[in-house]
Amino acid sequence: MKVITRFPPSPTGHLHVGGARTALFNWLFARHYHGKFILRIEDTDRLRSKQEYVEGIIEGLKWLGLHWDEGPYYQSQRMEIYKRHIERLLAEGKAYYCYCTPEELEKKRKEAMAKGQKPRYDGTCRNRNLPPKPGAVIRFKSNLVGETAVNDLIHGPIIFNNSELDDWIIQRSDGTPTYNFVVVVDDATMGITHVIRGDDHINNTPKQIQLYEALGYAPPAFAHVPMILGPDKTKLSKRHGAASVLEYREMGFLPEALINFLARLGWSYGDQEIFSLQELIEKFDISRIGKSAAVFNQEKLLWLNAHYIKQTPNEKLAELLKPFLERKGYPSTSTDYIIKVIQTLKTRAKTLLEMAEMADFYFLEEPIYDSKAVQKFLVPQIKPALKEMLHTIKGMSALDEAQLEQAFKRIVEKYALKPRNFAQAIRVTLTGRTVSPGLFEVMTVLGKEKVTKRFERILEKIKE
RNA sequence: GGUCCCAUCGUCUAGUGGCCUAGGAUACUGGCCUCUCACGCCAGAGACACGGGUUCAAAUCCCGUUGGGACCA
Repeated sequence: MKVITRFPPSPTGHLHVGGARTALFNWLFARHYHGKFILRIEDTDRLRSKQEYVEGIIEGLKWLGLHWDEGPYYQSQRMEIYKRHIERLLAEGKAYYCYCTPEELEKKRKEAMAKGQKPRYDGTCRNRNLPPKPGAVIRFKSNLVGETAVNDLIHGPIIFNNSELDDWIIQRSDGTPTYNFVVVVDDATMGITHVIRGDDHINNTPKQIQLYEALGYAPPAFAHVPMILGPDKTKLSKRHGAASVLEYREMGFLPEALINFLARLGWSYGDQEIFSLQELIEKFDISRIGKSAAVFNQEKLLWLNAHYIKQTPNEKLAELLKPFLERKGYPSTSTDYIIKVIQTLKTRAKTLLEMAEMADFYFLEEPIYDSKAVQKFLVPQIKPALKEMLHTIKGMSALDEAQLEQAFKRIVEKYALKPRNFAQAIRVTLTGRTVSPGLFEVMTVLGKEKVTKRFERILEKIKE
């Protein structure tokens, strides 16, 4: 049997990391078994669904590299299919019209609550065999005796007592089908073999299984993956900060890092931490998914991102970094120059955004001088040494790290300086800050002209 | 409130009855490297929620308690 999985986001918000992980697991499972991965847009909620969200979700999936084999299907274009299925249930006596008004139901609900009972539909219209009527809802005739078992691939068998169920609504009074109904019809008609979804859906599963059976479809295998939680251990949401995949892109994360991180949230493979996409496809297995919820912890994502930045070739990083440099408003430069800049920054930056921020002095005509640093290190006593350094640099045809270091050491000795103090003086001169990549690499990247200029400007400002 | 799920270092996790004096990763602390900061390397601290069973032996199996979460309302 060919494996078919799906990812069914509803376009009422952005693609958040929880959804992305669900998509990833479905995608990996399908790829691992050479199956099919389907994208289905659940846009039955016409009021809250927005085209921009559809586009955002698609963009997010593409950025992560989770390509689908079929779709996107839109539920809003499948209404005929749902209608046909409802008619079939009606004709077979497995569903019925219900005239109970919301007010009546509300009253009964309150009564039940008052008696300490579970508020469920009491079946008033179940056997009345009512004809269609505008404004009436359609209910599914649930099996209310016995048990329904969900054989979950992650949790094992979960047994539900059917007496907990009631005749739930499959078509609202406005004629639209409900979520649990369309999901089942879609999954069944699309031939989904494995439903991998968040375990917040576990409680929906028994009623869905009953519907599969009523419709004459074999239920798929279910795998309910644990939730992703915020640091406060509640379901991850916007109020925990960045939750949307595209926001992580804006913050300078690499898709490889996010994928790796998401994969390891709830899934593991011994002690291994680093996985390429290809490796994940080979090694992914539902049996290695854990049962307990995981806290989304950005520190580890940052570490992974730093790792992937170090691993990515400079040429590729340059292309990725360019948009961030533009956003910072730096004057544009050659790709060759950016590549050299990156080489000095790639072990220091944890995100592309951070890298762009650390790179300001490479691109700006004049560095942004930190006044405290200037005050502390660009002192009169250091001036002669700086002067001599400038003189030596001017005498070089091109800047070379080894030669620069040699000159640096010579001058330190000659003026009996602490290497640290002289280095910091040069650093502040060139970068405006006390923290930067290695001095000699900074100088070679900047080039003789810029280095000379910055030295001259600073020397003018230091009082004798 | 009802139903369901879950429970190993702060966090992600390894662990499927003896290999556990509980391993790895991250974060943290200290050291080395060193022109600063990173990187890298070395070291340290840090967990089986609790209580009962089962067993020669339990982090691992069973029951209960507690705690957390989700769904429904």
